[in-house]
Amino acid sequence: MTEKTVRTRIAPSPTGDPHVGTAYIALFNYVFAKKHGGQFLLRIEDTDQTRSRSDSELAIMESLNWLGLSWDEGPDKGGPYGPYRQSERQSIYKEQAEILLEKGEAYRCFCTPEILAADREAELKSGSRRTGYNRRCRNIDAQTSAKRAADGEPFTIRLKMAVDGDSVFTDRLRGEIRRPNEELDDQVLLKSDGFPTYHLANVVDDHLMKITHVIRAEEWIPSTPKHVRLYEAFGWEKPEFIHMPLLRNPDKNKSKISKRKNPVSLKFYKETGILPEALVNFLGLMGFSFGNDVEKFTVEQMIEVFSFDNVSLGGPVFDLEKLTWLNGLYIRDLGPEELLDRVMGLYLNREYFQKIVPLVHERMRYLSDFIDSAPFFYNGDLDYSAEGNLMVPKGRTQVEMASMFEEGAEKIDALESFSASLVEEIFRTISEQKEWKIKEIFMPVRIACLGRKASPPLFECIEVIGRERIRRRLRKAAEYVRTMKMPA
RNA sequence: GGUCCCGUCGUUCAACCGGUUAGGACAGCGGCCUUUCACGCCGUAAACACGGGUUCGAAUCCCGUCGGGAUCACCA
Repeated sequence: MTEKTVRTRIAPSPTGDPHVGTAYIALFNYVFAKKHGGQFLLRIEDTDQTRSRSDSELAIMESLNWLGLSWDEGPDKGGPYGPYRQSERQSIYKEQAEILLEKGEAYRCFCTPEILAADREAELKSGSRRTGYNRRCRNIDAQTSAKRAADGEPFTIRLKMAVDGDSVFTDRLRGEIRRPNEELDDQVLLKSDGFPTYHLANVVDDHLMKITHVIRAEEWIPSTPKHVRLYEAFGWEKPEFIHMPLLRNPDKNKSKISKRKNPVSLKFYKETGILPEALVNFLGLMGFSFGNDVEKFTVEQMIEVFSFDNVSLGGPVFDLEKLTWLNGLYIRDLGPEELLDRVMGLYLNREYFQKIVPLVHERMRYLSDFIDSAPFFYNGDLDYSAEGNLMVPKGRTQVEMASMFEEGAEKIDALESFSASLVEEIFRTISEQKEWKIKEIFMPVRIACLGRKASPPLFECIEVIGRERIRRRLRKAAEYVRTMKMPA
C-alpha cells in the first residue's frame, strides 16, 4: 500500500492586513506537512474582485516568511500545479463548472440580486426557518437555460444539493458531523462576473493541487457538506478534513478574534517588538499541547512531537500577556550581538531614523534630545498615568472621548492608505461633525498616540509610527479614558 | 431564531482507553535575591457549568439542562 504524500495548504485571501489567524492555521498546516515529509503550499484566494488588494498579498507572504513558515509551492515560487493565484485560474473553474452543468449536477440561475433579496425578505416575513435560496431556477430545462445564456442574460451557476436526508462527513478532531440537507441551499459556484466562489475554487484547487489534508478554521464546518457534495459531484476523492478551533478575544464571551478587541495584524506584533520565534511558539500553544507541560519549543521540536491527538477544541483566548512573557524568554536567550542586531533591525536603524530626524531637528538643543524627546517612536503601548487626564478636556465626558477615540480608530482602519494628511482629515471631520473645537480633539489624540503634550507635529508623528501601533494606542486610550478616575 | 461545534483555575495546556490530595505555565498575591527595577528563586490562592443516569467507583461513558461560539451571501 502506497501512502500518498501529505500535502497541505494555507489559502488566505488578500483583503487586508496579514492576520494572526492566518499564521495560526498556517503553522498547523506547515507542521503537519513537515511531520509527514510532505509539502506545504501557499495559494492566494483572490476571487473577490471588490475586496482583493494587491499589496495585501505581498504583506501576507512577508509575514509568513517572517515567521519562518515557508511554503514549497506558491505564487512567487511556482510549482507543478500552478498557477497558485486563483485569479489566474479563472478558465479552470469555468471549465469545471461547465462539466458539472453537463453532468446535471449544477444549473444556471438567472435570478438577479434584486429578486434574491426580495425572496429572502419575503421568506423572513413569512416566518420560515429556511434562509437559503429557494431554487426557483433549478428546474429550468436545459434547452431554455442554454438559450437564455446564449441570449446574453447574466447568470450564476449553482450546485444541486440533495433535498432530503443528511449530509455526513468526518472531521479528524470531532468525528462524524451530520447536517440535515434541508439546511443546505444550492450554493453559487460561479458568480455572474465569471469568477468562482470560495466553494468551487477551493474544491477544484485542492483536488488539482493534490491536497490530502484540509486543515482550516472551525468556521468552515457549516459549509463543509457543500464541499463534500462538490467532491462527489465531480467524482473526486475527498481530502481529510481537520477544523482547528478559532482564536478568541480576551473578552467575557470569548468571541472570535477581531481587530476591534485585539491586535490582529501580524504587522502589529512585528512592529511592537515581538520575536517571530516567540509568536510562532505562542501560536503553537493555542489548542495544542506539546506534552510534559513543556511550553517553550521551536517549530522544529513541534514537528517532532506533533499529532492531532494532542489538539484540544475549546476556543483558545489569545492572551497578549502570556505572549509577552514568552517573548521575554526568547529575548533573554539571545546573545548580545544577536540582540543588538534584532533591536537595530526593528527601529534603531538609519532608515527609520531618517523619518524621525526632520520631525525632531528644530526642537533639539542637545544631540541627546533625539532619543529623549520622542520615545513614542519606539514604544508599543504607552503609559497614560502622567498625562492621561488631558485626554478629557473641560466640558467633555470620559465616555464621549472614549467613543471619539474609537471612531478615529475605526476610520483609520478603513483608510486605503495611511498618511499624515489622511489621518488629520479624519479628526478634522470628526471635530466638524461633533461641532467640537479642534483643540478638544487634537490634544487628546496627541496624548493617546504620543503619550505627552509636547511633541513634534502630531500627524507627521502618527504617520511615522504607523497604522498598527496608532490604531492600538487609540483603542487603549479609549479603554483608559473610560475607566480612569478624574481628579476632582 | 434554525443548524452545527465546544464546555477543567481569570487565561492557556495536562490528568492514557473510569480509581489522582485534579498538575504545569501566564496573570494575581506573599516572600527571597538585589542600591532600584527587571530577571531568577520559593511559596500561596484559584477550576472539573449544572442535573440525572451507568458503575463498587465518573472530570473521564450516556442523556438532559444551561452557557458560550460559529454559521445561515454572486465574502472568503
